[in-house]
Amino acid sequence: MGDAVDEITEQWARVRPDLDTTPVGVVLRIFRAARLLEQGLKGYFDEHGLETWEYDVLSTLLRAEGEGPLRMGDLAGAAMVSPGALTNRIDRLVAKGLVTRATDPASRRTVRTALTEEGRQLADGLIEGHIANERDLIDGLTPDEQRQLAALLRKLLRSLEG
Amino acid sequence: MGDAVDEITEQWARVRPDLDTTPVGVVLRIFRAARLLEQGLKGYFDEHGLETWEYDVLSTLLRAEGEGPLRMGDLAGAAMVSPGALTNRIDRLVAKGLVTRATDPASRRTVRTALTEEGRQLADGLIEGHIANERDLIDGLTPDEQRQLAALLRKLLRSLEG
DNA sequence: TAGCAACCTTTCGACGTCGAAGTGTTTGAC
DNA sequence: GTCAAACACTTCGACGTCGAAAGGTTGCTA
Repeated sequence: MGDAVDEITEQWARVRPDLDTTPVGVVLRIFRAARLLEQGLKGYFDEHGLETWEYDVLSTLLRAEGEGPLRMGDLAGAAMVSPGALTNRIDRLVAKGLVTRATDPASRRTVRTALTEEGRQLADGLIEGHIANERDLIDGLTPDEQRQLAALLRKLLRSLEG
Repeated sequence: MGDAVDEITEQWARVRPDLDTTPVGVVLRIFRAARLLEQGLKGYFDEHGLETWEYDVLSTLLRAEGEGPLRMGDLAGAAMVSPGALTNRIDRLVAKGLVTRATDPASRRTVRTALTEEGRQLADGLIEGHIANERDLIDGLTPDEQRQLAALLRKLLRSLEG
């Protein structure tokens, strides 16, 4: 049957039956899914006394361990926040002893952030639970449907990113 | 080919090849799509001197015209913001002359908000352009793919909402 | 080699949101 | 009929973000 977005498009159909609300149905669902998933992720991190953005930064660094410490700008881009916001976030992770901040000797205008051993272990220890949580959140879809959804979103993203 | 999320999952595959990152691929794509679409919507409203949230409130009221003025709580729920935030938003729309605020005579603890004639015309005049903009944003997918995407997200939402 | 533009990060003020407390209203129990 | 609890909204302080400006660094150009 229907979801909350169906109710909205049905309302439109009554008030403005001339409109083709197909795009609304897609866009609104992406927004709502993002919101609900965000809350679902928060649930897991709450249990471990971490903010979602903290795990975000730590896992970005962990993922890029092969390439060494990342620049502030890269981290800001990955988190999709402003540079100023990222300075603030790294400040706090440094205060917590989870990351280090050091100006790059090869180019003193860039600052590189790396995981401390504590930060690395924390992030590494949370990955599996985090992914398991995500798996639970989307298990209303069959594995095959999950693949289809990912494929459609990949195509959409490629056109939006371009 | 790949999108930005493929790069992330490939990075994970190198660092932690034991992980099954299928859920990550779905969830991250929804987040990124939401962000990019949000920016895309903003583009249209910027051209018309409106904030996205302003159009959100106005169109929610327009959509519900049949049912009459809405309560603050309903509007807060529709916008997925706190009651306090909504009070602030309605304050500003009232100041702009786009909506009215009136305590419900049938129950003086509830407040009902309705469109002014100016607000109604503004919202009504923007709908078609807004939907056309959404259509452009997602036209990287064929109409059939758009339907598939909506159907998969509907199913996902029903399980997340439940 | 000086000057300048581009670059990267941090700082700063303005702003909007959240969560909690406060105000006023209604409902239901006794 | 009174009182307490639930309810709907507003107010308030704390907080994090954004955008712009500033500070400092590098590389290019002449």
